[in-house]
Amino acid sequence: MRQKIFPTSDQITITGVLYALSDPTRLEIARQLATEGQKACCEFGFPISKSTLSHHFKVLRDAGVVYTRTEGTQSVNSIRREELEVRFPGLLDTILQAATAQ
Amino acid sequence: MRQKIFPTSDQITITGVLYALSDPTRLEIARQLATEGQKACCEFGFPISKSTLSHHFKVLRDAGVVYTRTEGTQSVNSIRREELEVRFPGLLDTILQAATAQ
DNA sequence: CTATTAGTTCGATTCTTACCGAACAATAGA
DNA sequence: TCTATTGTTCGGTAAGAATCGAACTAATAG
Repeated sequence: MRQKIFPTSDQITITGVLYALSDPTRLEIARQLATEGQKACCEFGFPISKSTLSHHFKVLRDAGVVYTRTEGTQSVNSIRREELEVRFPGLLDTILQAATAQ
Repeated sequence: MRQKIFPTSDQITITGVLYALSDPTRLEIARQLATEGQKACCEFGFPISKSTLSHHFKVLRDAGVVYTRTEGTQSVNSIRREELEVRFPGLLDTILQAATAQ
């Protein structure tokens, strides 16, 4: 497994974040991570294949929305709440609020 | 010219709005409309072809972000601020703020 | 009535994305 | 050491999106 690379705070772009969260599956991942805290990939229970789910997590990581650390045999994901808040104040909460309101 | 159809407030989806604004050109269109008020398509001065620009406006309209009305020979665009605010409170402003901060 | 202006629509091309199964890698446990 | 378990990566396919030029439409100006 190649080492994962995460963008630094200033490398996070608004268009990147919006794009990452414009997919229903990825938005739901972000929502669950934000409300339920950290979770392993396998705990989401989406009706899609492992490879597709892995792809979605990579998009979220590359956009700077999610951080993934390896813990034993599983990958624990968390949302980069503080960094996103500093970079784009209010953005994450407002989007997640909108996602919930829907 | 076929008649333009605009989504009603409840037809606007969060993923649709995020997707529409995840493109740099479209985000800039929204930003200019929000800060400078209504504008005709031709007044934006992007270095892209008419057909591409027309496409971007269609994406914004279909997502419910922009309203377009015909006035003489030109199309005047405005942002659907109030409706978006009711549907997804704070969303537009937060995104535009982030776009500007960048 | 003709020309101009402002956009839209069409057809085509190229790029990107979502998705899957199969093969691979890393860790943990028997 | 063998075997699950958990994800990643690869190769491929199918669908979608960005882009353009050309043809079209609608309104206005001359």
